[in-house]
Amino acid sequence: MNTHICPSDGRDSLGALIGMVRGEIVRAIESDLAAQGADLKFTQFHMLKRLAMLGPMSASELARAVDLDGGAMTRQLDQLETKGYLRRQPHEQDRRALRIELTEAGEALWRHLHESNVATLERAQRTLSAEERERLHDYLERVLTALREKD
Amino acid sequence: MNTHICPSDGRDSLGALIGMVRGEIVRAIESDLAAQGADLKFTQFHMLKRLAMLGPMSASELARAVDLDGGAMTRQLDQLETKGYLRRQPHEQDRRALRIELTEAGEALWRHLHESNVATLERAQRTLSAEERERLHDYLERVLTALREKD
DNA sequence: ACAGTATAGTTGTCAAGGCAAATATGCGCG
DNA sequence: CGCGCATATTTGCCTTGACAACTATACTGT
Repeated sequence: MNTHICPSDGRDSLGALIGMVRGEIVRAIESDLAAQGADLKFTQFHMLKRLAMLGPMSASELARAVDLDGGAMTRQLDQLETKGYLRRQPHEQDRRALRIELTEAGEALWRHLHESNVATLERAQRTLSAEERERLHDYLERVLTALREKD
Repeated sequence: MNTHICPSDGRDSLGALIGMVRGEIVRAIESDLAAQGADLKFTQFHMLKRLAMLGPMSASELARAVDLDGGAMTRQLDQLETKGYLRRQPHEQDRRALRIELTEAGEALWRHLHESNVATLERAQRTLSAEERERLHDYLERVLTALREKD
């Protein structure tokens, strides 16, 4: 007799599937980083990317942007500041907050990493048409919105 | 002068978006688990679900199924075994391997958690039509396949 | 059967991240 | 202004997961 409770329908649940995709994307990007000799993990790369794309912002804005705990953010900022890729400046309107900005070295690093990142994300979606990519993006944003609404 | 390098096009990259969605799904499921008084984190829930849906399997098969390192798997198995939700049995064909199977308590727990898990995943996709859910699933599987192919 | 290689599971070690507490500001209201 | 509450950052503590080293067993080719 078979002991499993739910007959498998051969489909992964959305949660499992998204977890797998995320894991592969992180691994692919970290592999790029290693290949280019960049001493960054995915999280630090993500911070760098956000800052490069959106410009300076406070630490908590950055934390929200990369979905990271505030405590973890402090420590990642320490590391990236030590490596010389960013600066903590005082925030102009809010004395509690910081203005995190890339240094020239940080911007240069981003320029160096930018291309292979684009290529990797392109590779991930290479079997999707432009329209399908658009829809995937749209669906994911709708799922995200649905999850964030309280009900 | 503006210091950011890449003008924002207002769109998150696929990587960032998927990371966010995964984070929200994990938080939602852990919130369910807490609400039902289940002393499980997402990873353990995921293991339980896999075992319930697919039946007994070896530890490394389970590790691959939930995308977890082998070392981490050993420790999670320790915990779930201590809680009484699963058993390590000898594998019949391979003396290196284990046959991980749910106990009656583990199956009962899964029956208890199953409904709210379905409801949460349904909630996540509530703004998508059946056809759109189908497509989302399809696109994600194609992205996963593309990422796993060496090139 | 034997050597070499691959895989299963366990363990030690370490870095990353979540959570809570502490401190410093901001912000709204009487 | 002063009070109460929310937010920003930092730090300590703890859990989780990755990676490497190790043992045991399987597989492959000769």
